[in-house]
Amino acid sequence: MANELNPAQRDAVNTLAGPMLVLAGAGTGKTRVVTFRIANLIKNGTSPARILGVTFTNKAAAEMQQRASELLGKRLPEKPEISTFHSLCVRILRRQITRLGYPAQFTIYDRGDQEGLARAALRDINVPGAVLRPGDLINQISRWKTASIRPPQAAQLAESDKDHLAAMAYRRYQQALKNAGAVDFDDLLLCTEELFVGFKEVRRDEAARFDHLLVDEYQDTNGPQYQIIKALASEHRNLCVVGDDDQSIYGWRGAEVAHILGFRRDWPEAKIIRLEENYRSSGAILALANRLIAFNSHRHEKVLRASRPVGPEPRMLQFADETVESVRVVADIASLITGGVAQPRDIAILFRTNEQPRAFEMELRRAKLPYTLIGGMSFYDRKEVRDILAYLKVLVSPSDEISLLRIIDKPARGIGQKAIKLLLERAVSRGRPLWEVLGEADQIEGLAPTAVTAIARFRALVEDFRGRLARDPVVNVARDLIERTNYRAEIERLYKEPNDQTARWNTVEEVVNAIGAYQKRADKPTLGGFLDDVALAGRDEPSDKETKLKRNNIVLMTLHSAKGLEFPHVYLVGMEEGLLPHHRAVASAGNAIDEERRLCYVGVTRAQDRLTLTLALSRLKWGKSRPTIPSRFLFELLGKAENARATAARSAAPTGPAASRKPAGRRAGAPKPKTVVKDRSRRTK
DNA sequence: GCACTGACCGTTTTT
DNA sequence: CGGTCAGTGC
Repeated sequence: MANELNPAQRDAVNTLAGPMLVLAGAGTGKTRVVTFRIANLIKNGTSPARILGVTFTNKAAAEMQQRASELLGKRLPEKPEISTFHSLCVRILRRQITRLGYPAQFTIYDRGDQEGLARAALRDINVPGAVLRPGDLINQISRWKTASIRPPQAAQLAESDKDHLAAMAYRRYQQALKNAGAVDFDDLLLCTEELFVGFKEVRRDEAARFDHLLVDEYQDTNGPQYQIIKALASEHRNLCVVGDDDQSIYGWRGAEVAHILGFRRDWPEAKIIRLEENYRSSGAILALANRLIAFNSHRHEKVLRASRPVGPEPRMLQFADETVESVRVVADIASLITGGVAQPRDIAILFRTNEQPRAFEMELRRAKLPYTLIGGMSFYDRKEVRDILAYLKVLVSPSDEISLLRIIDKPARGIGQKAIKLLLERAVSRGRPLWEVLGEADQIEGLAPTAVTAIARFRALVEDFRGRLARDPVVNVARDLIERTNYRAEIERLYKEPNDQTARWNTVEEVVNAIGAYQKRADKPTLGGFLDDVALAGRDEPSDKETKLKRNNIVLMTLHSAKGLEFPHVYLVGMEEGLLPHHRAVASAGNAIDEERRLCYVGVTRAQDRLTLTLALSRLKWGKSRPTIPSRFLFELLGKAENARATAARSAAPTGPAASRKPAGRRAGAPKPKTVVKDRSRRTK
């Protein structure tokens, strides 16, 4: 990237007051603008503590924080507050949530915890024929919450039986959350919005803490986030939002492109600055990207200009099936690396769905190439980690019923299913928290004396360790707790393989290490603080966050995770109808395809030097091989709208006999682009 | 309390 | 095909 700021960038950096929208296309130096602007504000006399920067991911926040302090040197006594929406909201809620009837010590429930709640909420109301699965319910509730909809309104809006059922379950789910003194991820935002709406003084106080608000990736704001931004900035009006409507890919999570498209309506005096000079990609890649995104109709018109020379022609490769696809892509990568053209870290394989990387992982392992798979099963999704965290959560908050149920008989301690059932029945019938019912175990009819003692012992254990929290460092408490519960024996009992055992136990130690690291870095470490960090950290590994980024590995990730990153060599794989665009988007009405197109655009614009798009002519699904249809986006990238439309028409009726009978890749009327290289290997059955 | 078995079912993306 | 879950038999 050029050393100097270009005129548009300079304008954005130097406009210090009032609302401003920076429309920053892909690769136009957006992060640079934001950090230079923060530095400039401070140089011009704004106290760092009066600046709030908001991002969507922890990674973006960390990067912004680091770049800003590099610019300013290390001499600042204070830092600007740069955090994700969710951590910002946690901080506000810790101060204010008691007004909404939650304890200040509320727990944050993640997806796994939500499953338990959803299951309970659906118990006895799920009628056969209108089945709602826990996962569906969680998604539906999330959709409601990201649109600021609470149960009463959800019930009003419901049209189908399924919606009514979901609305009813939503009410129960929310009640259970409140009883447990917990909030889920969407509540973090929605409760903050509700506080701002319901309590003027809260809004005033929180807004008064800052004079400048900067928001990154504004195109991805959902309803509550949008309201929170407005609430925080309406007084000082020093709001700088940065984003690119062409990269809005979180519609399914409630993000509204309308927010960025209508910025002028909300802030009439807003200054709008366009960054259109792309420093990242070669001209050839950019030409493809510009052609593709032009197929979307509702957007801020802008055309990226390449500041780099044209570069190698992007390739489109088709292969017989997904195995050949992975073999060939990996072979290509191997030749890049052995040829000294690229290092592993210069290369990314991008895909639409999480089932796709499997084949590539296998090939990369076979080729002995180092790789990192981003996403997938997170460290914090592992069973042992969830167990340990559940113990810690119960220490902090005994009302956390989901965690309590998770650990009450783990490791086995003589409290069986029958005992749990009786306890739960009493809790429900008397409307009392489960934890308190544990203290009345001796009064429960039908409960075996052995179970009564076991429950008493379990209760004493938790009480004992909760007491220790006040006296001892968090990490010591955790370590002793793991020892006292004999969790290691549980692992050895559960897993027979010595390798398994060590791996699992290492994971447990990793949790303890994470607590240790937290204790070192936090000013005033508490167990609750650690649990907040964990909940907000999302999918990051705890200890080796740094090393992971520095590791010289090929990166595999979804298109969604790839936003904001760049690589010299990008392989965008699985360019097929049904995958990209995903069949769910094809089937749904409205503008779902536009979002898929933006997703493709994000993928293409990650590439700096060389872009390779691949597809498989047949793909294994549920053990059966099925022919595929090339993605319409391949044609659009080349500016062949006619063929794109033909493809779209075909894939709109993919179940039709004509569509499934035709062998893929040989159809008349869909001439192959020049760049397509045919794969010569035989199709496997 | 636990290991094993067979039926079922199906997949977007994630802070 | 592979993961999950309820049911069965020790």
